[in-house]
Amino acid sequence: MDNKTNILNCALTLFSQKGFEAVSVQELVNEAKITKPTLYYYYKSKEGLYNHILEQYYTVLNTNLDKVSKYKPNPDSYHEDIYPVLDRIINTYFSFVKENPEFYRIVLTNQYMPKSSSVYKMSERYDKVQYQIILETFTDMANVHTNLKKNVTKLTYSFIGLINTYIGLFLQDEFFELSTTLSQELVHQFMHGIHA
Amino acid sequence: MDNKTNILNCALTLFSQKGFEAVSVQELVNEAKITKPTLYYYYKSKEGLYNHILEQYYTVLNTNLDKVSKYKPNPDSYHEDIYPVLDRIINTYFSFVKENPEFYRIVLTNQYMPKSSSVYKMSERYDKVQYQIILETFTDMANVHTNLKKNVTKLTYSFIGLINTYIGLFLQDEFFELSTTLSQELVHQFMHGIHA
DNA sequence: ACATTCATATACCGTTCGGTATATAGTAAA
DNA sequence: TTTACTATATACCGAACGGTATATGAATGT
Repeated sequence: MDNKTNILNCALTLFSQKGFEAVSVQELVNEAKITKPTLYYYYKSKEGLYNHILEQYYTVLNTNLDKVSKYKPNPDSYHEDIYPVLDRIINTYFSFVKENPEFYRIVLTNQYMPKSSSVYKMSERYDKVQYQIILETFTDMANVHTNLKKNVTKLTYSFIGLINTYIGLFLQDEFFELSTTLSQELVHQFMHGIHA
Repeated sequence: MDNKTNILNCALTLFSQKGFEAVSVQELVNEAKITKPTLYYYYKSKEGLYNHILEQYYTVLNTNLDKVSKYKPNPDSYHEDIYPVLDRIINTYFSFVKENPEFYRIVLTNQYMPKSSSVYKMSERYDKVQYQIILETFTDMANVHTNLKKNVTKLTYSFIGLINTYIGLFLQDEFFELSTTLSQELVHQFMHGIHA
């Protein structure tokens, strides 16, 4: 593996384990077994390196989400049109997290970071894209299922919040699994509450 | 206001706005208009100061939660026994957050910080207390409403996750309100899903 | 064979970090 | 009036910070 990729992988692990501020450039280059000028040869700064990681992984996730989030109306039944798209969205998150757990820990960490922090600002635009994608799904659904119409914003946040809650559990607890069964349970819980 | 309190208040604001690592002791003492030795006279270290903040605010929140989370069975109706306790819990969080928004931003920030980070470790024990309090509520409920019995753990995480999702919205968006109406909506959503 | 470019290292920059040794001014008890 | 304690400031510590000027060996094109 070339040094450029090697640096990126080491950085992903370190940033995920300790957070942006807590990782020093020195620590990073020690871990990657290179020297500082090599890092600065490939990336213009510590922040530039971080941005590069965000760009690379968020692009994959958001592209996948965009693909699976198209709602196809079938007004006769909730089961036949709302269920599948929500389930696909959840599974897209779950698959991505299972493949890139270190990156998604960064996502969750940044989400609640202070708005003024550099990491929040760097993540913000990608998160907004995600929000827009899912908001559009709910908006389209609400045009058919008009009882949803009054609060698509809240639905969007609730849905993303529910997903992230369980992803958070997965990332903290090695025995917790992000299965397709769980995905179905979550859709069901989201639509019908805890009387499952 | 004496210097000891003054330092604590300045620290709360700064840590909330920028995060523990990003706040330097120098910045802190400038803001509080004191000198470094004065800070170290009252608090043994930067971390000690941070711990002091956590201790002070978490104690209030957790005490309040403990008070309102006792479940009184009334097996005839969900509405008459599950609703009120969940509503009280949500309102306890909401009231606390409205009074101490800066502190709760710290709580949310730390929640997804890497497990190895010092701030995560400092918050962890208080969060566990909260989890236990609410887990006990759901466990007691499940003894009456046996259909909940299989997954009280998940219910607890879902419920806390739902609450934190909306608190997060409130903290990021000045126009979003944590009203008693919202609290009722959330209980309803939690119990019956999005077909409200 | 020579010039150029790429990829890397040594050694160092000024600044800031968290933290402290020590002095001093104010206060209150003996 | 001396003693002792509390609360504060000046001045400083070694270490680490993010970042770079510069040199050099390896590869590449001519």
